Amino acid sequence: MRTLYADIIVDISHEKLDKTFQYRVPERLRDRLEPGACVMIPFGNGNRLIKGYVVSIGDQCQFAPEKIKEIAGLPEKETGVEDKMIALAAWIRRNYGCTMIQALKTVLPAKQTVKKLEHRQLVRLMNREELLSLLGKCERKKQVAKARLLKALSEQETIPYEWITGKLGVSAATVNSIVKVGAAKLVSSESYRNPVKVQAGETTHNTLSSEQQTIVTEVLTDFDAGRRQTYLIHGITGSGKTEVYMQLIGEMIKRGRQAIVLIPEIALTYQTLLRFYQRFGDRVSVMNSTLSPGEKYDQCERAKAGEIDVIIGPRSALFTPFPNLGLIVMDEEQENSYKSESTPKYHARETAMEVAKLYKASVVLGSATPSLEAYYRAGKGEYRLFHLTKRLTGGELPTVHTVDLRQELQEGNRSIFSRKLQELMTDRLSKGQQTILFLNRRGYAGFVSCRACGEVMKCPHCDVSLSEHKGGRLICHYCGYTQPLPKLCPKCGSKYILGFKAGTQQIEDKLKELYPGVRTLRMDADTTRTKDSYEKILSAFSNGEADVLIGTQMIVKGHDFPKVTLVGILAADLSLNASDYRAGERTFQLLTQAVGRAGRGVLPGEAVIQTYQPDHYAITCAAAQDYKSFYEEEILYRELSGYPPAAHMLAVQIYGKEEENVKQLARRLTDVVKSNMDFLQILGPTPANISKINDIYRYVFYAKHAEYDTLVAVKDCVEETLRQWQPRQLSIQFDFDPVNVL
DNA sequence: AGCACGCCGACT
DNA sequence: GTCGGCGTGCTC
Repeated sequence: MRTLYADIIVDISHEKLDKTFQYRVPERLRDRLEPGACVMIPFGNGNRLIKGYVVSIGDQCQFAPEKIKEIAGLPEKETGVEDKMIALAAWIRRNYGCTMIQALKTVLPAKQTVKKLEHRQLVRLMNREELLSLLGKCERKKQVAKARLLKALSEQETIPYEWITGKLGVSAATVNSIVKVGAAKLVSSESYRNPVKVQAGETTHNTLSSEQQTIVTEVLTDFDAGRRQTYLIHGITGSGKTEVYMQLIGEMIKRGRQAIVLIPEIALTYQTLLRFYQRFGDRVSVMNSTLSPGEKYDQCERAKAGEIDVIIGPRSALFTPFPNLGLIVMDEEQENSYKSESTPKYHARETAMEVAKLYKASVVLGSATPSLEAYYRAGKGEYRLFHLTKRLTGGELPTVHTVDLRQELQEGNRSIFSRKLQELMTDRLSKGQQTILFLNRRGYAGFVSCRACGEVMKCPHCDVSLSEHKGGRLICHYCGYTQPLPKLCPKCGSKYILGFKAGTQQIEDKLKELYPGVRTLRMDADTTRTKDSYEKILSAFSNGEADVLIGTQMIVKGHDFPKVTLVGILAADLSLNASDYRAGERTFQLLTQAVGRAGRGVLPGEAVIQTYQPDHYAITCAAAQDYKSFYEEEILYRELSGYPPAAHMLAVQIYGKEEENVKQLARRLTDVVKSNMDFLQILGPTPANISKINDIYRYVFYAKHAEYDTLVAVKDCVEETLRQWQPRQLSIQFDFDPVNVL
């Protein structure tokens, strides 16, 4: 039997140790170790025993064999938050495909050097006289470093650790000797940086409707009886899902448990958070992308120390190390942002269920337009389904007009606004009411092509269309490449080279042509570059500083605009034609949400959907605000074609600089998988949809199967094959049940 | 992070 | 010479 070696990551919070160390696996542990296992290892010159985590196991020894030590054993007790997180990392590695290190890094808070330095302080223990006499002694002994430190200590009682190593230029060794003498002590500061400064507000307990109360009672009854489940709340916008969440969270706190609230990043607005602050005061904390790594670390420390009961944040908030988690709430469960875009490409919904399993907690999913996945599982009894059917505000659903654009053109209207939309906009402007114009897809905007030969201007690095911007420049939205707009077509020399006017900018221009003096606001990825510009635009519109808001996807989420009585959806089917099995679902969700923006106040609303495919079920169902019918049509299509959630799908992406090598490896891997598992349906390999980004070539192949675990086996097979081949300059990514096809 | 090693000034 | 503080670098 060959000796086994384990790569182990050392459990010390320091960047310099952010790598693996190899240890020999003793005979008695041979069968008991797997990636994610916690072990005790002798470390450093003193061979002191420290905790480490197994990252991978193999029979190759990559280090001088005589220097390799043996794993000492398993740790005494295996409890505590940390072990749960490690177990979670191992689960993520297995189910989504990545290295153990990548998994650990997603799960554990960013261990930043900054954190300890800023928190740890040296506190004086002696009085001034004693200190000065000690200082004198040191000066006489020419112990300069010590003297420097003592002098600083005599001037101020506490010194932040970063000052000591930075400004004062004193090493850790010296600090220790001072501590040893008893002149000072090291303390970890208790004051955490708290990103929110809100005092506990009055506890406003809204009375729940009977629909809401039923959900709360049922979930709690299950919980108290020891039954843990996943619940899906299908509630139309404005039906009071948030109130249900808050009630449940409040009850969890009463039971000594904590709660995680997941919210899509884009909906993480002050408006939303305020409700939580008002209810739970400073027992709530926020995690978001604008927090510094240090602040994120603090949130974790506070959670561990039991100083907070609720955390609100995007998918990464799932990894908050609460001591006794009881509930995970996932609002807007259908949102794509719950799927991670970088390796490991985990989905927060499934991961939440795994976290809940580890903690024996409950999961509550909420949505106005549930994902096919969630509704499908609810149908199979895996989730318990609840409905909220009544709008609490009493507002009525908007009247929807569907306009067939083909017919508009036939009847001589070449404008991007249909006659119906123009008629209604004129009416709203005259009444001083607000309108939202929603452009379905940003990627479509402003590409430039030659009218003579059809040549499309593309980015030389990324293989995507370049977009035309103000000032006559073309820009690539993927890599930022920019070039001037050519006067003549580079292929045929024709001068008829023109852009298709379909961006928000163009709509704004056209609108101002049609209604001179109209006040507009534009909101898309370009106008919301800076952090608070998003909020600024929304609040400006809210305050009535504009008549029309023009925007992409991002305007349809969150935010209520009571004065909006008209929503115009231009080219509803742009997203319907994306080469992606989720196109129908995405279109339905966007349209439903967009339509729902109208008539949120006292005034009734109207919506106009402009489309080339007025008969498509995604459009007709959205117009009728009928989720059930849409689901039944869509799930039929998924079942027939074997797409998730009816089956599962794995995308294997192969990256590299040399196109030929990438292609070769993709082919060979596909063949290996095919020959090992001939019952699988394999698609590809093909160049990825955007086959080249930043001069990196990408190929992809897909595997489809009814059982998720079969795809995990495919992943393992690919990983094993790669281990044998060890291809150079090439990398692989796995994407289970991909959200966007690359 | 913690520990040893080696450098450099002071002193039995 | 050697003792001891102090910075540097390594840890499988």
